Amino acid sequence: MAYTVGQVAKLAGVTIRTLHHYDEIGLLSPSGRTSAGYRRYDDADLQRLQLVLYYRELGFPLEEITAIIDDPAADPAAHLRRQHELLTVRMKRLQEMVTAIEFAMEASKLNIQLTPQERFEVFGDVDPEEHQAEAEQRWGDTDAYRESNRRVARYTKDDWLRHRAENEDWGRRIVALMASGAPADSPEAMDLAEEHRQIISRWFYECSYEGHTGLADMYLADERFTAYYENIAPGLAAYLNEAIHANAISRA
Amino acid sequence: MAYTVGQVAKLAGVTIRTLHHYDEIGLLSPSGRTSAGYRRYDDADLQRLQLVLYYRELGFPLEEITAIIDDPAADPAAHLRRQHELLTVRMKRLQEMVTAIEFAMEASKLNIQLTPQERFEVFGDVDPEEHQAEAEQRWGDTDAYRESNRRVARYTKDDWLRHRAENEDWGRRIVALMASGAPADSPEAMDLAEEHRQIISRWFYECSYEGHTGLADMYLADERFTAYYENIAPGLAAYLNEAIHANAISRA
DNA sequence: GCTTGACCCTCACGTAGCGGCAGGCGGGAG
DNA sequence: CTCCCGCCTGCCGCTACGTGAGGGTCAAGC
Repeated sequence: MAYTVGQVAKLAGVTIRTLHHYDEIGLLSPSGRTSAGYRRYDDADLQRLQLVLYYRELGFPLEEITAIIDDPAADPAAHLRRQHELLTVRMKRLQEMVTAIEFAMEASKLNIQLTPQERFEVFGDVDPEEHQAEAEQRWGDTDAYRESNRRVARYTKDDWLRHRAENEDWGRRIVALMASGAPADSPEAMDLAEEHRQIISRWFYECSYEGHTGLADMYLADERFTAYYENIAPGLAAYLNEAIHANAISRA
Repeated sequence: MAYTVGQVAKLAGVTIRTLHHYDEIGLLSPSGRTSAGYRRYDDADLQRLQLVLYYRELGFPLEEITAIIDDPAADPAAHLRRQHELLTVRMKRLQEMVTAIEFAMEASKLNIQLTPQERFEVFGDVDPEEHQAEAEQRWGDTDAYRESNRRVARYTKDDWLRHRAENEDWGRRIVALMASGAPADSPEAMDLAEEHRQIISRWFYECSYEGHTGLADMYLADERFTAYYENIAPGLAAYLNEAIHANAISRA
């Protein structure tokens, strides 16, 4: 079977210009031409094109692809292994970036302003292993995440204002309670912890008691979130953490 | 504090040329110049640079970064969501390619020749959901995979020849047994299934009984592997599948 | 046989995000 | 005063094509 450029382009999902380019640089020259100078591609050309596109998708520069394909002594298994490694590295990098973005999104819900430094830390010397563990511990429940993002995407400015008002009201009440000297495991504190859980459930994602305690622990473990609550009132981060745990235990 | 281009370049880990370029396109112009025309960057410039690099790392084109940073009304959350989606898509794509490569690696162990079509299928209209489920069912045990790859990477040509000889010997014996009319759940068939499991364990990765039955099912479910065994002897794929299951049950 | 429209050809310049030079000035140390 | 390092402004080069311009070709319909 013989194909014209246009046919090949459609088959392979590339533009004609791309095929011209590959011909120009000698990466993929059609096996023949018609008398009028039209390019004619045969099945072998198609196979080669598929290989080319495969390597291209893996991020190889075209020149290198030429070398790989044209080298008859090349070990295909070695290429596969190499590709696999490359992909793994890229996946890891992407995963880190996704984590960074999710962190930024979560932080923005609490109106925490990330400093450029913080935004930037994903590029720093952060140990990927540690980062991974941290991420899993923090946003392990990806379903909740997606759910949250779905909801948030539909919020209007008004919704945000109402959420903020609600949040601030809750904040004033828990600060007052803490100031009154009521212990963190008092019924009143637990009620406010429960309210906190329901605010999250209503606005972001279905928050279980277990997930709630995980969140509470993060408020203490991560200084950014600690700072957020400590900024409202000193001692609030620990107070809230304890109240959430007490609430989770008593309702379980 | 004021910094020269060179200092900023070292601090931020970019080249001087990059800073010149950002100045040229108006993405990041230093807040001042010395009388001699030297660029002078201050702390605010550094902050802006970090933001720029952050968005750049996330894959935004420079022009868009300019718009994002310079537009005070822009919704950063919307950008984050968008970028999160983009990254997710890219991750999915990479994951599919990893799966395809792992498939190719597994196939090459059995000396199955993949056609370019098959190599190419990752670009096709394969339903990602289905693909994902298939991949999980197939190579769920990633540890086994890594282990296998580690070992295989050290094999010499001699190792491969010995493995092949061993494999072919086993093949001849199971074909003979099947031809003799012995049922697939006979002790002899189960012994050969067990031997099959041990060959895998010895050469590739620690193969549990459970993993072995999973593999056996794949031999029937995936036509490429089915074809491999059917090519040795008609009916062998089903016969081996049954023998492996019988063996797993009896040894459990 | 002729037109029409879809297809093909070859230049050839434009794009992003810089890399890397040339040719020339500035600035602090010895 | 010299030396060398750092800075400056062009400006051309690179990859992997996109996007025309200007013109030939092919199959179908009239």
